[in-house]
Amino acid sequence: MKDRIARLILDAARTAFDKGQLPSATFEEVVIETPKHQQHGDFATNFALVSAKAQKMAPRKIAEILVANLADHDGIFAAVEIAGPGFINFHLRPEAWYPVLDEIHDRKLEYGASDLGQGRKVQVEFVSSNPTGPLHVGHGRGAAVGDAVANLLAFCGYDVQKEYYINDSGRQIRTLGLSVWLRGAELAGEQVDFPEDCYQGDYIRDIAGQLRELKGDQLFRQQTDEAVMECARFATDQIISGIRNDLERFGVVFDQWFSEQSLYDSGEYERIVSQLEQEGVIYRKDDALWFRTSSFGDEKDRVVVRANGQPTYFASDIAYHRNKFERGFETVIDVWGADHHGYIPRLTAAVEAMGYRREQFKVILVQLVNLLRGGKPVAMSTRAGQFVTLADVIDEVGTDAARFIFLTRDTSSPLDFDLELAKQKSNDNPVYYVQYVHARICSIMAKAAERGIDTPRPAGGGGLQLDTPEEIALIKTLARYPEAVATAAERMEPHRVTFFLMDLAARFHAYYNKHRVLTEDRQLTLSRLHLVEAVKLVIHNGLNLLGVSAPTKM
RNA sequence: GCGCCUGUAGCUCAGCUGGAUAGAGCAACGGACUUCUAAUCCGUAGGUCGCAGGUUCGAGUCCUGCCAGGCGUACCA
Repeated sequence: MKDRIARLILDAARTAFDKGQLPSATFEEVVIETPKHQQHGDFATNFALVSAKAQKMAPRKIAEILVANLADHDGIFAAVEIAGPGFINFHLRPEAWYPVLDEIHDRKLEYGASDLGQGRKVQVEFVSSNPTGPLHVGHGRGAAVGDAVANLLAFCGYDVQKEYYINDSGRQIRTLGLSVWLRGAELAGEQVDFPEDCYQGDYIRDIAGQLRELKGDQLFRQQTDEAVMECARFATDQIISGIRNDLERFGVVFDQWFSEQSLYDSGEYERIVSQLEQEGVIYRKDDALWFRTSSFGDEKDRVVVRANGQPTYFASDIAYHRNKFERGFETVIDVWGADHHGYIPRLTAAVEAMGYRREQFKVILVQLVNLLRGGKPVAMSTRAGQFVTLADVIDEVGTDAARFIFLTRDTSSPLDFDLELAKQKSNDNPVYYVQYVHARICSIMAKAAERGIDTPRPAGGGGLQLDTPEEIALIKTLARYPEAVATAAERMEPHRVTFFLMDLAARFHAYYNKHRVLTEDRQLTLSRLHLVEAVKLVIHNGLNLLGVSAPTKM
């Protein structure tokens, strides 16, 4: 609709120029916006204002000329008026909106999908929690955000891959192995001194128990490197499968699980480091290997391989990101916890040093989650092994509520997650508010079917009787959906979809309370069913993108 | 010290990359269920958009400085 109006304005400008009413033929881009206030019409443009300079004419005067030359052949405008300093406001006739409903019925759950990405390959890597313990609430937010962003991009025509990076190498894995071994030895009756820097959680003991059942006490008699590494491998596998299971329950399925260790095993890591060393991007100093990140915008150079020969995390991240680009992804998106933000300049520098554009690497920073119960903070300490896991949250409040709440805020602001509130099936809980719309409409449909009202599509726009303010407001909201989705995808801000859905839900509930869908008037009833079915489709559509279900009953 | 994020109604937050009179929800107060699901709706009240400058026709939005909170600033992960 915006494009259509923009074209009309541009045509009017050209006509005016041909007639000699406007002095310049170079026109600014026509931007059509939806005003905040209903009195300012359905659409408005500041075109006259921005053209004032080029046309050397007062904005209002330009606006008058444009309006006089406007050729509204289809009669979509009820009124066009000039307001304020030179805004042109467009009021549409109700019927002008009807085609939106047809489009929704045609495309169903594809309404709003677009070709914005033109099939470009994009990878979204998220969660990627270390396989040293179960996922907690914070990971849940990252999972919800990453998954929704990936869904949005796919919906907008990108070729998207979801990936989980497993940090199955390095010291924390050894520590994990040691922790399990010690607990195993304990279970085997040995006296052990469990160090503080080992993993404290109960799950370590469980894993040790399982391993002991499999292998017997033999493994825990002597603390050899081999025994510890066996424990590490077993524990990693156990934990990863637990994580995978939690994520599946949370509705997140990855296309690929990528092992850090594989970068070393395949020799890929070696290859890249030596190549970068040849290029002079990596150099040796004080027995360590350094990356010249400061030449690419980082505040100082960073260590890649420590003096003791151990590679840092940064080392494998360099190799990993190179690997991503070599797999053909045009854009690589990482979802990180906000506490890692200091890492961005470093990795961006590395990406650029390897010959890619910095815009090809994007990081979504997700702020922390404060877990509350009834308004009071829930104590969480990873050190002491006491934390509320994602699995606990799913058990207590369910996947739908958790995912939706995680997406009710911009990722850059911290989120209070109140377990009590999340469980509440009330006003305070926006998930149910939105889902309720879907359930209500399903109920109307069922009732309609019961009364033998088949729901054939009312013929064309002509037959529709939708003219109450609530109905028009609903259709206008539905019309905004494609733009909301596109903006959410472009800016990687899934919360826009959430807010859109809450807005649409509010308008539906208002409508529902004021008007009956099933009436004595057959034509009116069919029209309203047509509208309400479209609302149902868009709610379902949006919830799909967020990874939240659309229940038919509540 | 430096860097990133945040600061909007009593509380929790939106604000569509600069538009017109700043919006929701909760909490408060007053109303609406013999009707298609009240997990809903309608109404009232609530604001120096942290503070001070600047940019321009126009700033919650952009630039600078300051204040407050969070996070980070390793040859940790």
